[in-house]
Amino acid sequence: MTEQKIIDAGLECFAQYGYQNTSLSDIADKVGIKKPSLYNHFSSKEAIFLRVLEEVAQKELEHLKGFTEYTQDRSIKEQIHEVFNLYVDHMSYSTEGAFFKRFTFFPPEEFADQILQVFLNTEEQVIKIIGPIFQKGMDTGVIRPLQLNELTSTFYTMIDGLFLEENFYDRETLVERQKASFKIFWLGIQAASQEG
Amino acid sequence: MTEQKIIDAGLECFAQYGYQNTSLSDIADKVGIKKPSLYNHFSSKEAIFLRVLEEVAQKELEHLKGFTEYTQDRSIKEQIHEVFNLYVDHMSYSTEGAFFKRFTFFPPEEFADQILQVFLNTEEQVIKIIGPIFQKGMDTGVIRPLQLNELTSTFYTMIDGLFLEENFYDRETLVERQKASFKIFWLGIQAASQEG
DNA sequence: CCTACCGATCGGTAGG
DNA sequence: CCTACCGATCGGTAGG
Repeated sequence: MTEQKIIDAGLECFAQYGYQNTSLSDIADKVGIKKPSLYNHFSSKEAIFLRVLEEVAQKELEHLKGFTEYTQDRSIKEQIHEVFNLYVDHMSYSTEGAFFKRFTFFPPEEFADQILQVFLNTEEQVIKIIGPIFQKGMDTGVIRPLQLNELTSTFYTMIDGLFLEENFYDRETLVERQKASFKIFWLGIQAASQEG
Repeated sequence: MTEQKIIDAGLECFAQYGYQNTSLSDIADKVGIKKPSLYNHFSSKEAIFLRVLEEVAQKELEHLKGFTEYTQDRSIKEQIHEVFNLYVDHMSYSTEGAFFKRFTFFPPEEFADQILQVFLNTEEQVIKIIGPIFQKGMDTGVIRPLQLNELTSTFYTMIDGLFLEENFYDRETLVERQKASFKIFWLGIQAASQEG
């Protein structure tokens, strides 16, 4: 279906070039039609962008919900590490991640409200997944007593930092940084009695 | 001097709107001249951008060098905390920080090489400042034995994450996140014998 | 430093 | 879904 092709092409162009830097001709070329034909499916460039944003938001939430399946029957540390790695990898190496990164960090003014909402929904979803794991860790004495939002916000800040750095470093360096961050994060939150 | 006014106006516009989204008319308006008059001082839009980039890079390095003065005669933890706060605050609340953030994270293709170079120089400078402090911390047994680049890269990743998040949260929330990140970072790197 | 203007490209429309 | 075209805006130039 052409409409879906336009959304897919828009996602790739917007993720790679940004909003202003993507022309309707770019999208049309990728779909294999002429620019004016886009208007049979969408009323404006803004409308295309908003549909892409909508799809990305929905896909992200679904993708995140899938994380819970991976983290059964593992130690607290392994569960946290798994969510950490899954999320960083997804954000670093998928087109949706690139789109999400670009537009949550530098939203065009006219879409700022909708984009902020998507960001906050996503963070809420991540905290819904990771929060209970941290809480259980504290309850069982594996994690030192800290405020839950200290744990979740630091967790999130490290992820934000890592997928920013994806813009500069080669994959090997990134993997090293990812390992180092998680290592020090875990050393910081583990209960003193667990050291060894 | 008009040339300096153009550089200053360019800095503000590029930082706020990005490269493509800043027109030469925007810059000229801010300076108080007409667009063609810009060409008495610069040969192209690219030339203006590159001069702005050059200035920002130079200012950043000078600013970072000033950090060393703040960190005399303090404990290792206080020194690290001070550099952390100074750097995050500077990147979050200055125009140079906004410029630096935007263009190191999403460089226009035609400037990618120069921008990457500026980023790497800056990181090198930060590591030059913070590296010896970490090393001394390990040597004196205040910081647990870790690889130096594990310390510096995690330190840098947290800073990257925080000044990304500046785009979403109000100042109060940011200050809380900044505190939480440093707290857990320090817990992660301090020697076990220092716990209390 | 200005007015006047250029070719190119943009988002979008007319009309079929 | 196309060709042909619009008004606006862009970076940049001519000429004074």
